[in-house]
Amino acid sequence: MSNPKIKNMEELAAVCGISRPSISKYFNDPDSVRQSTREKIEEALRKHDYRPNIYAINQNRRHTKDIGLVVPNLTDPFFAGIARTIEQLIIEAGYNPLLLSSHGGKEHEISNLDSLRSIKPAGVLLAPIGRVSFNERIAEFASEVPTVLFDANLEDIGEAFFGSDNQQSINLIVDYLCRSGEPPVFFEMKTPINPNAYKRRSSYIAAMERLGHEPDLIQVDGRSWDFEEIGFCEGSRILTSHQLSSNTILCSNDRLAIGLLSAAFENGIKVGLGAEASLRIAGHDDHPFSRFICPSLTTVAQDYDAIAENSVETILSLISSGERLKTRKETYFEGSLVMRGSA
Amino acid sequence: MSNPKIKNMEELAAVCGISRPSISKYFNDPDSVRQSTREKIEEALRKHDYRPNIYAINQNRRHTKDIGLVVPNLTDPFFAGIARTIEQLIIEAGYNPLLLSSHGGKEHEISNLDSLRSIKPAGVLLAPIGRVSFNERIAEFASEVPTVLFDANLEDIGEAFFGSDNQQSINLIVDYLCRSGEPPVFFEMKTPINPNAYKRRSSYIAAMERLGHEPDLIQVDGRSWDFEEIGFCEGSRILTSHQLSSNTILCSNDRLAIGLLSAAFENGIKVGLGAEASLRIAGHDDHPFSRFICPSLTTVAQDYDAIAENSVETILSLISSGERLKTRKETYFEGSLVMRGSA
DNA sequence: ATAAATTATTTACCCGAGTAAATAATTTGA
DNA sequence: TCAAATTATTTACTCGGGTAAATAATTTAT
Repeated sequence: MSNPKIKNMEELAAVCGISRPSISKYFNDPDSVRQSTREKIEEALRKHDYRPNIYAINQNRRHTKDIGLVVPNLTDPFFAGIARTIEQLIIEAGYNPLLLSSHGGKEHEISNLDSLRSIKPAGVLLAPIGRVSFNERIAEFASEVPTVLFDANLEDIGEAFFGSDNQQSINLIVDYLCRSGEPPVFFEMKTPINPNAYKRRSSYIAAMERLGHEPDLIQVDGRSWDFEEIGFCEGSRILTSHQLSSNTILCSNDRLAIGLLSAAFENGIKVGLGAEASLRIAGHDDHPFSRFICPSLTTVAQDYDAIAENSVETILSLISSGERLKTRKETYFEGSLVMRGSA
Repeated sequence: MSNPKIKNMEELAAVCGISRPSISKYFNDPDSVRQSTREKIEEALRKHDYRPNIYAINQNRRHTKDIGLVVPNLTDPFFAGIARTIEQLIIEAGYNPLLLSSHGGKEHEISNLDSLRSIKPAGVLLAPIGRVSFNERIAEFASEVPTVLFDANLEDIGEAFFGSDNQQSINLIVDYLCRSGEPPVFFEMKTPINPNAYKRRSSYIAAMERLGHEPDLIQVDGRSWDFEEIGFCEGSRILTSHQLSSNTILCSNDRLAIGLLSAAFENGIKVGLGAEASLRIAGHDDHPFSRFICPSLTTVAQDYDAIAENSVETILSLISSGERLKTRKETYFEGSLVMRGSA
């Protein structure tokens, strides 16, 4: 296809017999040139295989066609899944997603934003690590680049936030657990990384009190992102200590629940609904693997299609309008109960 | 920190009282300028918060400081994990990783390479999707950009390949299963996406024959990347059909095994080693979640630290030498047996 | 202390595009 | 059909840097 190699617009223009700026226009919008010149260009393109130099293109643009997508941890299938959905939506909209994982570290999150800043993205979708983030620096970034937060909210940062209504979802599962058996104790980390965890904790307490039960928090140590590991180790400890005030455990998230289920199995404790089972375990999130755990995990699903779609929609409209929102928009989507075998 | 905003090297040079090219040199290597000028620059930098424009920087470079990292599917925790390790190594080497997932699609893989090409990366680490890839186009890419393959090999493409020795690892687990109980049947997909799966199949057959047993392949349909789902659905079918020739099943990969374990559980079939168990299930890969499945999955671990380290080392040396390897290097790392509860 | 060798800085030119203003071509209206 | 209005193309300049060659400053050797 490419006889003499063409390396820039100048040369392509020479081949076509038209001027370079016309070629430039063509690449920015093929419909903006006359049909006849368009044909000349496409003819030349067919036999010469040339593509514009991205760096030269972006050098002078105020911002590029790139949209940054920053997630706390790609190793977590939940974020891998939502990132994938969002990437797809961004591509469909004609933009180029740049996926960055903060690997669970706040410094990494900041350095991701730094890299993004120098890339001059049209906008950024950010799922912040949470409480330990350097909020001032994130706010600074968001004031320079149109930014939409999702999953975890940071007060007053970014143009909008889309996430789950933890209060509603925790209510849902606490209600279910209470009416189908003993009221649950709450299994969580003492100092969680994610702000959603704090909302879930307080929602659990409120829900229990509303139903006239005594809340019971089981708070375990651990500050890493290895939730299954933490759930397993700490779960083993509490399951063998025989001090549980209930036969039902609600976990702050599915990954902890997966670890806990594993611990129960190892310790010969039968989990589930039936008469032969002595323990019920429920989670939160509907993690991609929850359905394949044994027994399959009863949990509450986050509406992460809605979160993805709305986040992308919002950043796209911010980009195309070129304006910022007058008032910050916070949207919390409802979760839905997923009843399976474990509770 | 930044009184009058500085927007380019020209202005920074003016502030420092030195010429622009010296600043340019400084940014490419702070040690390449005299200590005194370095101090002037850093002093100015301290109060002016300027960073060079990436696009202008890269416009003229033959290649950038970016290293592309293309994996088949980030939703698979195995690839998410190895990607994370590789990213870290790339950063430590002073390069910038660009993570791209092919989302399981060959077209996407090609379009990822196309984007990468226009970014002029210093090199690329590619875990190809496998058999259905458009090999000619990948070969073309690899002839333009230094490329190292990992995980899945494509004949004669790229400068080097690092992956697992499927024959050794399958031998290992078949040996173990045979000497600790009945010889295994092999559970796999009829037309796998990944070339490793084909090697595992033939290695299984060879291993069984070597030990004097009749190989038995259970090949199920399914062409998606939802291996757990496939393992579960098809597993349910074969488990309830009561036509298994052995009480031991070796799965082509852990994700299938996870689905299969789930199917066994749902059907009330007890899996494990003990006398009360009627089925043994083993996998391959040592997937991050395998240890938390119930029962925990006996499997063979890929040495993916070695794969990651060697891949990165090789691409870095290719980059710094500026040369290509005279002979393509293929390295297969040995797997190690991970004995857990399921077999 | 001075010339030679070395190292650092500057001058001058280049890269591959975007874009405003000027010009040319086409279409529209009477 | 011809001038006016509209649309497309070209001219000319910009952007923010890299880099080779020329020059200047240091260091080293005598």
